[in-house]
Amino acid sequence: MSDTRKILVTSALPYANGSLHLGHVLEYIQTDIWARFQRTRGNDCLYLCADDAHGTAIMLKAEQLGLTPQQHIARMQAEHERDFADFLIAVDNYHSTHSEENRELSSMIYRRLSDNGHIASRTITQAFDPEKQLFLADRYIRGTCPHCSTPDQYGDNCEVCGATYSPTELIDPVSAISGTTPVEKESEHFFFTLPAFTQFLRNWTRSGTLQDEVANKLAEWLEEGLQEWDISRDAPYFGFEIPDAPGKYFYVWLDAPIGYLASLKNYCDHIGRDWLEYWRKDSAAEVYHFIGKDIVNFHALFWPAMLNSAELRTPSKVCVHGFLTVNGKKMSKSRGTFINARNYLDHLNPEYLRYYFATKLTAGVDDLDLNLDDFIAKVNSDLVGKVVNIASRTAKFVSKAGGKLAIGLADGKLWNQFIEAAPRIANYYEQREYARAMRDIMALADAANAWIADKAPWSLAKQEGSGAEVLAICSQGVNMFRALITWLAPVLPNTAQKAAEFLNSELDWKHATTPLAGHEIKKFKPLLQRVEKTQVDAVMDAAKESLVQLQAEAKAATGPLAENPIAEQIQFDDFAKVDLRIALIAKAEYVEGAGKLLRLSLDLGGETRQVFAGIKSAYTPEELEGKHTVMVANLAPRKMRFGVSEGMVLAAGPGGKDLWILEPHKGAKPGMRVM
RNA sequence: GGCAAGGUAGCUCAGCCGGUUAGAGCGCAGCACUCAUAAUGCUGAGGUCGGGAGUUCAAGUCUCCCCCUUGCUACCA
Repeated sequence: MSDTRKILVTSALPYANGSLHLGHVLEYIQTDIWARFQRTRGNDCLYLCADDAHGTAIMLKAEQLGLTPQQHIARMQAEHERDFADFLIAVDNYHSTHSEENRELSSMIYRRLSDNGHIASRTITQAFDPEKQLFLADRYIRGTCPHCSTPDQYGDNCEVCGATYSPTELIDPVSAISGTTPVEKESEHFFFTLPAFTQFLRNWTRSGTLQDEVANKLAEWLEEGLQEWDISRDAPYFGFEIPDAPGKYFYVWLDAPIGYLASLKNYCDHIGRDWLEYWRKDSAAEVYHFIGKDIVNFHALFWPAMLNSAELRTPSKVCVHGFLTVNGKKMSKSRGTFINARNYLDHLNPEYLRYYFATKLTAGVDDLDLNLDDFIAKVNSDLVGKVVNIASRTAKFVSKAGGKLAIGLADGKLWNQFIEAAPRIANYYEQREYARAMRDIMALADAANAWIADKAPWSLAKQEGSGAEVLAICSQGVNMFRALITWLAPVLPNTAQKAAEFLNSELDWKHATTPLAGHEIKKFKPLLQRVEKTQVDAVMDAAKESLVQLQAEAKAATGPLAENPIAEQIQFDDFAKVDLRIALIAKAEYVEGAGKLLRLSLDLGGETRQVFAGIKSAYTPEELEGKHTVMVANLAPRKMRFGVSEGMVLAAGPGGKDLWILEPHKGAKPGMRVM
């Protein structure tokens, strides 16, 4: 075997603003399988992650929850770490970008960029929320699309017509945070001079560090010409203040990838190693980032350029995966297919999902679909019906024969298939072609089951003097199971552990195809249960419930109910005292001298009332005349400056232009009582 | 809009540089078996390979056009 490789792998840092969902989990499972594979091969493989804890969104979310950002991110990190552990993601360290190590490293790297002349500064104009005293990212500005006039679109592009524009082009822009109209304001920003690295990146992206399709994608950017990257944000911002620049903070995406180093440093400090072993320019260690295709630009342009400028090594590979869809559709909260990590864990064994993802993961960037019927079928038939079944159907005969495996093989030809498969499967894992590895393993499981059926040890067992043959067949059955479960161990760590106990032997790749001979095994106990449809249904129900909860929270946080809570409960009698009637607006007119009032003549079908209504800001008299509405008919008359008001009309809304009077459905006649 | 990836049996997917009757697993139907967590084995029915045009002796595989899905589009994290 070759020398032990020294490997560092990372998954993208989850944002500390929300719970993990199965899309996150896909990436961690992909990374974890790879890391575990490397370890079972005897390589020195570190797997690190951390929470990405900075940015405006976190600041706002904490405020909304009534917490400090520090409290908020601490909670999220605890939750994320629990999810990692429960999905059997074996990270060696889980840290945070809001850490001393990261502050130190971010400053260090920034100073190097600056010293090397790769930081520029200039003044830019940006939208500013005068109420919150906050510069607004495009995302936090909403308004009407200047192209297709669709209301309520983001500041950078329209979801309906797809047009892109700058927030200043929006019609009636408002701050999504406070609802006020943003103003433009100047501010000095720092930029990383990315164009200086164009040639470096052209080479780097084509040097085998990226999948071809990813490199193609990046070539577009390189063709169009790189732009300087804005890496500073103004206070208030939750992050690290830039050295020697009071009130200026590192943009979260600057210190996020440095979080990989921070997590490593934190780990190395604890075990007395030097993190630079991995990251100095001439390091012999291998570094792999596993990321989703949405953040390729940060990891394959900005990050290597930064590292290059900071005189650190660049990653060996950036491994990009596609997105997770559920039942063929993008995960969606409104469709109820947005499954949180915890929704799943509450009802299902994490190994099921690990296996399912493994059967579909390739080295490509294609999206991966979680089809729930397929999920149940695959887990039950492949894992329980095929692999575990091999042990389950043969172990009993071994136990009956004394519990010791035979010496020698019953069928060397079949065993050779296993021996030949081992390096192929290893190579598939190494190349992140897990789907191929799983197919190979399952084909061998099929071959094993067919062979056992052909040998029919249960029939043989009924014949006198066939004990040795039965034992030989079933011993090979157990050994085939051992090989298969060893190869599946990176995917199914718990089941592999249980299998090792049953086999009374540690599993390791090197010895997987050396049969255990004359070796005592334990009594077989079921290793893995079948998935029930009801469990999957429970997960989907939970996904829908959390959706409803989420909507309720969102509404409660900002909607009319929050501003104006429902009044104290009343009895029917109390309500009955209010006599509401349908009224025809016979006449509507401006009142001279009145700023807000309109004078309405309301026809109640036999009786006419004069009512002054404060709706001038929202309606013209012409809009109202001839329409029906609802009025309080038994309200005590009130003398006003312009006359007596004999009741009131019903309207909703905060006031000003936003005021809407009630109108009954067609058919209601003046004078009818409203109950 | 631009760009990228994808569209192959009911479902999920393989099909390398173009080459005989297009494959697997699951599901379905039938048979067998009863050692096994109703597991397993054998047999079979399912596809005009998104649509159209072209190149070629030969196209799922190459070229062009169109349709559909998903993703990205730098001061979104």
